[in-house]
Amino acid sequence: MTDLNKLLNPLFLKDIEIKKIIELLFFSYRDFTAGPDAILEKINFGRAHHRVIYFVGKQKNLTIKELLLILQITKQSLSRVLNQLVKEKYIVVSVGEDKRTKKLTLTQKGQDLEDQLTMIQTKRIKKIINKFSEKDINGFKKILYAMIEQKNKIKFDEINNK
Amino acid sequence: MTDLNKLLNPLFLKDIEIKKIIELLFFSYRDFTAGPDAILEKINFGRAHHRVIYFVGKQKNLTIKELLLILQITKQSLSRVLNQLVKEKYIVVSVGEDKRTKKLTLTQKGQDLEDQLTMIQTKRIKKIINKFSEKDINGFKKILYAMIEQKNKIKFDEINNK
DNA sequence: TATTTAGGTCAGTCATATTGACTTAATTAT
DNA sequence: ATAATTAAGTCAATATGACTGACCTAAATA
Repeated sequence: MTDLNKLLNPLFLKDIEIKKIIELLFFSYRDFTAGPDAILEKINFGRAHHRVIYFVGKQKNLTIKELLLILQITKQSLSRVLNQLVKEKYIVVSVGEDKRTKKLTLTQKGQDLEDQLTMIQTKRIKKIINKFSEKDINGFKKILYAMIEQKNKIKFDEINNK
Repeated sequence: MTDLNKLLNPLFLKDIEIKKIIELLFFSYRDFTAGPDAILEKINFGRAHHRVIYFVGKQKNLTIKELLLILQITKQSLSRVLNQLVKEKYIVVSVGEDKRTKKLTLTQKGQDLEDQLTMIQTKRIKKIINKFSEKDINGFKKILYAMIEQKNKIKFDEINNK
C-alpha cells in the first residue's frame, strides 16, 4: 500500500486515530502514576506498596486472598511488600472468623500515608476534570470502564459496592 | 467526620468519584497492556521492547536521544533492550547527518512484529470504541490528553505532527 | 478421614529500571 | 585553534517488582 493510498483509505486513518489513543494512554498513565513516586521513594517504598495501601485502605478487613485477586500477582510477590508494610507498622494483621484467613487493616500511620499519596492523584484529577463538561467526563469514565476485561469489571464493581 | 456526614458532604462524594477514576485507570491500563505480553514472552522480549519498537516504527530515523526523551528512561536502561533488538535484527542503526547521532529504523522483521503487537491493541480499542458515540470518544480523548504533563503534551504533539 | 483452602516460605531467576563514573568522537562556541 | 558541549556508549553495582517451583502448616469442608 502506497503512502497516498494509506491516506485516502478511511480504515487507515482510523488506525492513526487508534494509535493516538494508544499513545494518549501511555503518556497519561505514566504522568498519572508519577505523582506519588517522590513520596514513596523517600521512605524506600515503591508503587507496589502504594497499591497495597490503597486497596487495604479502601476495603476494611480485606483478606490476603482478596488482595491477591485484585492485584493479580503471586503471593510470593505480595509477601515481601506486605511484610515490609506490617513490619513498619503501616498495616496490622488480625485473624478472621475463618481462622485460616487474615484480615488486613491500615494503622493511623498507614492511613496518613494513604491520604497523602491518594491526595496527590485526587488533586491532580480534580483539577483536570473540573475543566470538562459532565458529558465529557461521562464519556471518559464509560470508555475506561469498557476497556476493563469482563472478570475485572466484576472485581471493580465488587469493590465499589455495585 | 462521621460516616453520615461524609455521605452528606458533596466534596466527599466527589472524592469517592475521583477514587473510582483512579481505579478505572489502574484496571483499564493493566488490561490494555496485557494483550501484547503473550507474544512478547514467546520471543523473550518484554514491554520495554514493545515501546522501543513502537516509537521507532512511528518515527522514521529516530535518534537515540529523541527516543530517550520520549521513553524517559536512562540510556543504560535503553541500551540493553535496544542492543537485543539490533542483534536480533528487528532494528537497524545508521549514522546520522550529524555524525555523532544514530538513526534507528525497523527492519521488515521489526515492522512485522510491530504490526502484530499494535494490531492486538488496535483491534481491542476499536471494538470497544465503536460502541460509543463521537461525543463520548471525544470526552475520553480530551481528558486523557489533559492528564498529560505540559512538557509531555509537547512531546505527544511533536510525534503526531501537530 | 480425605481433600481443599488460606496462608506462608525457601530458593532461584528475570526484566526493568536506577546512580555514578568514565570514555570516545563529533560538533559548536569562544 | 582550542575549549566546551553534545551524542552515544560502557562498566559496575543496586533496587524493585515480578515470576516459577517446591514444599509446609493449620483450618475448614466434603
